[in-house]
Amino acid sequence: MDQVLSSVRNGCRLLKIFLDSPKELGVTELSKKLQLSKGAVHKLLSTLESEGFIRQNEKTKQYTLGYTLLELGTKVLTNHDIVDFSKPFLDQLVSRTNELAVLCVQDSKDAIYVAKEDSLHPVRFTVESFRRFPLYSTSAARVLLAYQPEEFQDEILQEHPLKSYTPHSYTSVEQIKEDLVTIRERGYEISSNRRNTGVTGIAAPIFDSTGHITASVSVIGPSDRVMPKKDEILQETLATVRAMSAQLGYRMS
Amino acid sequence: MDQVLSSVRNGCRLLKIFLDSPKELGVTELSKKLQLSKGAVHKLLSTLESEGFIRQNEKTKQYTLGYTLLELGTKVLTNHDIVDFSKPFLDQLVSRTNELAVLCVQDSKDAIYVAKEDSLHPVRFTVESFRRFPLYSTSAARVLLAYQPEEFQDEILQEHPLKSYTPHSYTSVEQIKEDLVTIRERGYEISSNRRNTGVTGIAAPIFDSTGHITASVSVIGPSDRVMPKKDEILQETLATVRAMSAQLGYRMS
DNA sequence: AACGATGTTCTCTATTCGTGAACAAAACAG
DNA sequence: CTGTTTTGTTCACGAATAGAGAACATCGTT
Repeated sequence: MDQVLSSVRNGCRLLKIFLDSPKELGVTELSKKLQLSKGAVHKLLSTLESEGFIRQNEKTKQYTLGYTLLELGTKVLTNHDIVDFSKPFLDQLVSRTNELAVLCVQDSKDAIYVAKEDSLHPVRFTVESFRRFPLYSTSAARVLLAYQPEEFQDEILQEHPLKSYTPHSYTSVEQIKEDLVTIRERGYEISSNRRNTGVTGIAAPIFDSTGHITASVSVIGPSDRVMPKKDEILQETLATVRAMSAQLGYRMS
Repeated sequence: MDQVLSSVRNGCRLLKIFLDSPKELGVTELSKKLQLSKGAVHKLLSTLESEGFIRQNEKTKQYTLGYTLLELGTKVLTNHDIVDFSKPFLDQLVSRTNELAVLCVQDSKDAIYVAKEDSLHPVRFTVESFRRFPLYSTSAARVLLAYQPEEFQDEILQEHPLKSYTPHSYTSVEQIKEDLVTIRERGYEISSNRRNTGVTGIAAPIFDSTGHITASVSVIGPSDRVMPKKDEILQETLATVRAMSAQLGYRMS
């Protein structure tokens, strides 16, 4: 694909470097990570700064992400109606299960939690919203992947060299693919210790009026609290996604 | 200033157009607003899309802001320690005044509310966080402006053709400049109906160890509730900013 | 005071950005 | 259903500039 504006791409990548870095970065450091000359990086930074996407610390001379990104980020949320739509459902799910409930959507080749409702438990598991993670790593994400065409599933599973998070993470592509089949058959996913040790997730899909999957809902909590109540939580989760799907116009066949 | 990468600037401006537009926009519309050819806009969009900054609705073919902006936006917040720092202070202020409390910072030539704590009142005034507004428009913003060099104040007040929000908004530059002097003399601002009719704000500055202003705190609410208690609220606000400044190492002279 | 690191500026050419027009593909109207 | 309009997409080319690389400036450190 040569239909790409190289400097714009560089600007985007520069910004994304900050996602996995300390809050401030210098020109030299950025030029190494981007493999660009210091001069080029400096021009990028001043352009981005003049538009409010980057800020320079006057004392340290180092650079940080600017407030315009905060404006744009909140706009993404307000644009995304499913977030508002899901709020009352997640609330209810939390009040009935006493565990964290999240809404997970797919964005190109990643999964993201776009809404969450924390449990009121003093000891509670929390997730990081709005950060991408692989479509095979959590139960909510795997539900999304399960309802995608097989070619896409293979593309995802081949691409990454399967990140391993815990001793119980997946080790083979075949293992995941079997699980994806199971998810479609049962209509839900329940799994422990894949992404975080001692944590169990129960997830199910939401469909729209065209029958396509739009998001997934997951209840997540410490395994020793969730496992004893797993049937009850599963029923609540399934009831929730059915209600949500119905409201989106989905008719069960 | 010709030290600017034009395509990067165009990309940034394209993204910002979405801030004041419906959630989806088409190529033609964007090309008009940017005054660029359709082809150029299309290249911009595909580049931004490949980096996750833009998403295309497959049905309508129109474009929206992408999730990467959400990631970056939340990163801005976690980077910004003053937001976390201010949380307990705002909480306390709300519990004592029963009105909305906000933290306001300056970003280049604008003001932004970067943290807020809603009042528990059933009828409550709310503000939009993370959106820019002029440094002369709200009490919290004017406090920030009041402690800036006079040249900068003039620059700000000359630049805009003073936006008018309510019948009681400022109409002349002189009027604002007088108010800025008063703010410095008194160390706080209290004003009604400038930005929103029937709303009163009480704001005061936070200083760091070098004596520079870093942010301002404001209590905002319906005038008929705030005005009768204004002395009490003012004292609470002043106590809060003094405590915050002290913790940042500021020593009162 | 000399050094080493940083951020910043400069010059120049290969690169590419943006234009404008042609194309495809929908949405719409008659 | 068919012609028409409007949309998004592709293309070729010349003018504009992005990026390299070195020199410069400005720190903090030794």
